[in-house]
Amino acid sequence: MMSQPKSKTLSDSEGPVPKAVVNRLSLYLRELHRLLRDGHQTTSSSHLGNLLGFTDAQVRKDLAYFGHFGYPGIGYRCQELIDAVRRILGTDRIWPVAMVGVGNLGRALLGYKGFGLQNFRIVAAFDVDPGRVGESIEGVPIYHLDKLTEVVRQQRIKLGMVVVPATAAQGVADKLVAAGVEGVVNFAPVTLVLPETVSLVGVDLAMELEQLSFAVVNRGETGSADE
Amino acid sequence: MMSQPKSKTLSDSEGPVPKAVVNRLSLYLRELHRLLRDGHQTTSSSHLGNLLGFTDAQVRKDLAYFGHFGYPGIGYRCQELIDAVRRILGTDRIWPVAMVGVGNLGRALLGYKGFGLQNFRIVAAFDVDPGRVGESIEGVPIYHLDKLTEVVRQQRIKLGMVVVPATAAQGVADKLVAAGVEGVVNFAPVTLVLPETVSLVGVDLAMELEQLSFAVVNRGETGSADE
DNA sequence: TAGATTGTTAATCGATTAACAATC
DNA sequence: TAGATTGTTAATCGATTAACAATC
Repeated sequence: MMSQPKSKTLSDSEGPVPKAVVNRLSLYLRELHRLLRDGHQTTSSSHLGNLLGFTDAQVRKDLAYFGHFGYPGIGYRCQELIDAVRRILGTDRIWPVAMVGVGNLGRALLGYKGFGLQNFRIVAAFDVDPGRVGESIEGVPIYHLDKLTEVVRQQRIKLGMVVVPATAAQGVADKLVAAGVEGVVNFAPVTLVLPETVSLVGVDLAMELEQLSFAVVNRGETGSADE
Repeated sequence: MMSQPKSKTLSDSEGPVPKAVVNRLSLYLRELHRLLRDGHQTTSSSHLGNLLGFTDAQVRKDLAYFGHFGYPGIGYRCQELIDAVRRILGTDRIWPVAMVGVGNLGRALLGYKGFGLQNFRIVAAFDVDPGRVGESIEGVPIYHLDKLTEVVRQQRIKLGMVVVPATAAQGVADKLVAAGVEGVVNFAPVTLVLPETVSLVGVDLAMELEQLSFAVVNRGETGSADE
């Protein structure tokens, strides 16, 4: 049997993990999946770094926050590192997710297969439009917003996606939090204010394009707006 | 007539603008629009900072990269600063955008009103599905992928959105770049490799959820995954 | 004038990188 | 063994914050 790499619990460690590190962890995971699919059994910090435009030192340092996953002289075993990173990110188990707002974008997200691959399952959607409530899209039942608290509580849903118009977003987020949600992805182009016990990620599609128009107009005068 | 604030061209200035600064610029702009809508004529660095969770010093420093937009003792005039930031970001003019891939997500993005508000116009969409080509969604004509080079060249499109499956994304991005596109938003969950003269922003929906699951699992041990 | 707030410099903080002993 | 590569420490780099003279 093969010796397992050591991991440390985060609480052992020295201060909080920078957000940028966790972000790169997701990128490593994505790249590792691809490597494995392409037939690589192992990789190295410099290999992984080259693929993503990072230094080898950064890759090693990032991973070292969480344990000793590599083998000196060898590198990292892809499958093993995938398992480790998934455990770190918490995606080694299934996360039920609530989505609020079943407009254009909401419906598209309900059909997005990428969530499932990382163990996220949208199990309930909410809207106020009577024409939508009661329906089921992609197998996901659509409830009236009034049922949010009940459904989220009952299913112990910890993650929510806010896909409503900007004016409704804060109210919806408050409802999610009150019902027990601890992490929110906000697709509405507004700044949400939530208790600091709740994690918040904002995706503003127009903002992404703004970053590009800036870079195009100021071509050369800025560091590349890499992924 | 009111005296106009001074702006400097970026080329004057001292080294490249950090990507994080440009990102915050978009957030300032969003907040300024809201303030103006709420009837505020002026604001201040500490006001703006409080709304977004930044220090006043950071707000002033960010803006100072680009010019002198404030008035000592007064603050910033909202409308004036909005105009300035839009000029800096390049969104004071209209940007035609090409979208490739008209699946679930692509169609939703075609209907998203937020782009138009920031002067982005999706003027052409592309797909390989004969069932979709020729159709028009939200007033946007859908061409066959084979027409991409021609249409992008002819309309001098500089920005593109890649909304195809992961396996097709690199090829599509290459085509966009070959046709003259200088900025790409990639919605496919893969790392794209493009010439460094091209700006690239990646939006990976599953990755956003991963950041949240990490934060929830490690509650307390990480800086909050703020917007 | 007193109070408010800017733009900017210097100090602090944190994150990235280089270097290297330890390991396979 | 020689070659490769890790994990970690120290050095470097860059970004954030504090402080304050200048301005309205």
